[in-house]
Amino acid sequence: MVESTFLKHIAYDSVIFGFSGDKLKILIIKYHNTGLLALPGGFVRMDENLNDAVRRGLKERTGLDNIYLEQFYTFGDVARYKPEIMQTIMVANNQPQQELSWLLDRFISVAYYALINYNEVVAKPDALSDSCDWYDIGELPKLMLDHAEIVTKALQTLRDNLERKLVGMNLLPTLFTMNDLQKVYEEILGEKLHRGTFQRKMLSLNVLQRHEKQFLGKAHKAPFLYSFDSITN
Amino acid sequence: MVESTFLKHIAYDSVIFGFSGDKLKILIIKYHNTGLLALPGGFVRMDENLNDAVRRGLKERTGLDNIYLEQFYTFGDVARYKPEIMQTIMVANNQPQQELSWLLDRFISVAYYALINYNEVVAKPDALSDSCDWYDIGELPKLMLDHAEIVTKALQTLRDNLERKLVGMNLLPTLFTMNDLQKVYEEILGEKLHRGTFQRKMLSLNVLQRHEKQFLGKAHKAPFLYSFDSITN
DNA sequence: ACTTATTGTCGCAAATTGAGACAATAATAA
DNA sequence: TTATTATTGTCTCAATTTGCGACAATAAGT
Repeated sequence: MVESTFLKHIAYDSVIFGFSGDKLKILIIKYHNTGLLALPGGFVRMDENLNDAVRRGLKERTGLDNIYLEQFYTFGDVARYKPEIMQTIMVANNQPQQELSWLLDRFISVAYYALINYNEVVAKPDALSDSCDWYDIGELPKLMLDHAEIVTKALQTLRDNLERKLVGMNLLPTLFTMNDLQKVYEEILGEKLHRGTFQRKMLSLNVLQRHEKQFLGKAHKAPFLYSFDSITN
Repeated sequence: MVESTFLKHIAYDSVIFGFSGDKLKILIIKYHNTGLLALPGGFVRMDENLNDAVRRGLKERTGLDNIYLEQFYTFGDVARYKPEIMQTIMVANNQPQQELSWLLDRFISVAYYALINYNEVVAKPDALSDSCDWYDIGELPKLMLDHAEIVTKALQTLRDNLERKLVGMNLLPTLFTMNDLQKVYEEILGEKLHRGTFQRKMLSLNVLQRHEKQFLGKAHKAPFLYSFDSITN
């Protein structure tokens, strides 16, 4: 039997959030010839930190290097163990099964969420999958295994951390308007916020740098642009 | 080679909080003949849910069944991998090494914290350790591996969750005074709170049931007793 | 009966939040 | 050139929450 270069029984899954067209989205991959949809994930090399493994995977999938990343839960139920699904994926990809039998074992998955600037990303599928696309958080297709549950918990954690960690701006480009920021908050919280109150609150935090107004091409007063000047994490 | 009944590479560690004598404490075990101090931990059986494995360990260590338990982080750095330490423990316990060689592999540890009622517990050491004792959170001895870091992160998470999850009462007996509760909050937050404000806040949450006063034997007005009537988790 | 320590609660000032209002202004239409 | 429109930045005022001291009530000790 060939020993794998990865830690047995341990995987990670990542919920990669982006924001575009006023909607919160996540990246979903589709495995070759199976129709199976899943969160981007991977395995940990024998000599690699867990967090580094996740960043490596993120880099491969998005091309980005310095991503806001947070570990939020480790899923370890026996019910996750569905070897026939892994079998299906391997067969559809003509993988040599005897060498990859460790993939059919039970796995525990450490789940992370990432916040990225949608515009900087061109999502790339991995070797086993033929697409890597954005889906609206409100219109997700049926996902493999317990991945729907993982997304729910990611969103829940993101919500809880929204004010506490000033996480919102990681979803926006360097320059953004107050209205852009408010829409991110509203999407994550799932509720409308009062404009005046929101602006006052954000400005009172002293983490926004105000820049000169930009020509916006809209028939109304042009908004200020802001950037975020604080520590990322 | 004998296959183990546990998942390779995966362990858990638990930070078990108790409250006594106005101090926040945690349980620490000591391995036979080595002087090594560590958090109570264990492994996950092949056919066992991760969470169940932790509850099983908690039951063995404290005798308690329905414990407030929360997973807070999974530690996966390569730097945790110190096989010589495991080797030391096994030698000191005369363990058959060839059968337990999987213990010398790299481990990723899922960390949990538990909140228990100190008075209900008589802590029991496990097979490899000869003591299981309470230590003040402020006066911890040197712990094995990265266990000090695990404790720090547990306390940090507990603090963050204190108001959000109404977690304080899990450290107290069924009946407690408002002052007892305040002292728990002060210990966890590490700061003094104003008595009137604290009382007003707690009462406004509508989760405390007020009971008849109890003879207290102190030379002053007797306080009410309260119990907590809400969902545990 | 008087003292002591602590309790339950109140009152008031300060701070924060919610919600509407209004002048300013960039583009467009007249 | 001038009016119109939509949206912005900011302000005000009321409602709510918080911080902090004060006061009467009271269980035990003197």
